[in-house]
Amino acid sequence: MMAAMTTTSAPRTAREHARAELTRAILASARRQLAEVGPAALSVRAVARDLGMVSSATYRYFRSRDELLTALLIEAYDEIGEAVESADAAVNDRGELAARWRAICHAVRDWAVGNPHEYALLYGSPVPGYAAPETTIPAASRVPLALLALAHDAEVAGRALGAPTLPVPEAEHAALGGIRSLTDFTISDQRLVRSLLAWTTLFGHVSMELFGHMYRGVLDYDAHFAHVVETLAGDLGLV
Amino acid sequence: MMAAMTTTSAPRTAREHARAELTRAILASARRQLAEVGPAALSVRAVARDLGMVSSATYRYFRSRDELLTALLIEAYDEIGEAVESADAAVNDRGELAARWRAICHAVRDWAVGNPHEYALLYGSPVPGYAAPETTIPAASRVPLALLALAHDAEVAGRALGAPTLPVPEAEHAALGGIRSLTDFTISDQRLVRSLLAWTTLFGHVSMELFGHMYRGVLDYDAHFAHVVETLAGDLGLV
DNA sequence: TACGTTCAAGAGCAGTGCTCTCGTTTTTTG
DNA sequence: CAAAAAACGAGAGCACTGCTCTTGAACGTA
Repeated sequence: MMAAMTTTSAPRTAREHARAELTRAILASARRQLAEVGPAALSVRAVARDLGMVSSATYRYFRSRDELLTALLIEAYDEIGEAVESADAAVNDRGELAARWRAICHAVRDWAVGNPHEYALLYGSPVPGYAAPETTIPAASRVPLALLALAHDAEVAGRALGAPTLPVPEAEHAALGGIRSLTDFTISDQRLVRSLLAWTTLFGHVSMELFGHMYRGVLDYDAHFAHVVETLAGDLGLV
Repeated sequence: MMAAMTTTSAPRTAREHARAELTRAILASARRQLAEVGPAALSVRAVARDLGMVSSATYRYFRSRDELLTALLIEAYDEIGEAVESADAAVNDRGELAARWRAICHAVRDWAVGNPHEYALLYGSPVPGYAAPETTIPAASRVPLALLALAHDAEVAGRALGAPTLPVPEAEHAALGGIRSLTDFTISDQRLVRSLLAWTTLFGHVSMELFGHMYRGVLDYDAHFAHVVETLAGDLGLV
């Protein structure tokens, strides 16, 4: 996105063409290194070495390591967002809400298990001294939006929540205003609370599993996750 | 714990006394730095500078940066564990399960908000190339054990779960064997599943909040967390 | 052709974890 | 009590990091 702002989208001259290609090559190499050694150990010099250039040259394409990390962040957010959206879209009968829920959940976990370092970059502790810029928000919103769309569809389908609901206090209603202002789905407060809870549980589970907090406690991650997804589907009234 | 293994617990000679004190001083300085700049930016040299010694001298007390991190890890796990246990114990009527649940949840979140970098060290993405040794398991188990004790008390008190339960498949039952073998609480499969879910949601919520994933979505973290805790209390049948 | 921009390369700075050596001090042993 | 042994702090040094600045060549434009 930032590259699109600094250069015209269609590289005309040979120089612009080379620049676009090298930018892609740097990002690809960084992505490879990210997958191997993790975000905190990502080294600009190693990327430059991998590409056969001197490290200072890469600073013409990414002004700092943080800018490179931001690009990788957006790329990864888009990747898991794409995985979730296509898994959701693969369910032909849009009314099969439980199937869509399962597809989304397993897409999240499968991507996370397949790309643990990328997942850690997105949902683990922030890199020290680095704050993700607002540029990342659209890509980061794709998974939450998919979940909200599902909740919306459940609402218009008249599905009742499977888990008991509490009266939503005024303070909580106000707190949810952030989500409401960002989207225009029609979702009741109660369903919104349950959806947020499910979102939290989904990513909490994946994080706990990937970061080793279920070690020796849960013996079969696949089986347990499947059961969790099923339980949440019931709570959300999707079955 | 490791220091207790290498030296006798009562420092007899002056040298042992000085060693114990310097070890504590290094840990305290590291702890201060951890709180300021975060785990990934923790620097052995900066700790040495802070203590007015040369960096190589610190390696006589902690053989590597990872060993220092492990000590901080255990310290932090014990701190949040202690916070949770004392919050739980502060509820005089042990039968007030909902009050205990609220106390535990808010102890977790309050500690996390007050010590964000320490929380990130414990529950965020693992430090690159660093795997927490098994030595950390006892300290890390304190919070889960407090939750299991609460679930056990609810079970013997005959409290019915508030949220619907699914039949637990054989694979899931087997997966839960890890927890069962580590404790000897009597908890039904269904209640164990709901307790694990609540644990996942609790830490998932705190992580999402602290790591910025609720930014602009949830406008009042306190209010939302309180409502989440109340909802989970209902699901667990504690109210 | 001439000018201005862009580029890769290299040197260099300040910082990191960590190792090794070297005298000195303290503890243990004979 | 004296000698051997262990532990210690200090310093130099290695390989690495992110990043900056300068230099000379290649390129695009007019």
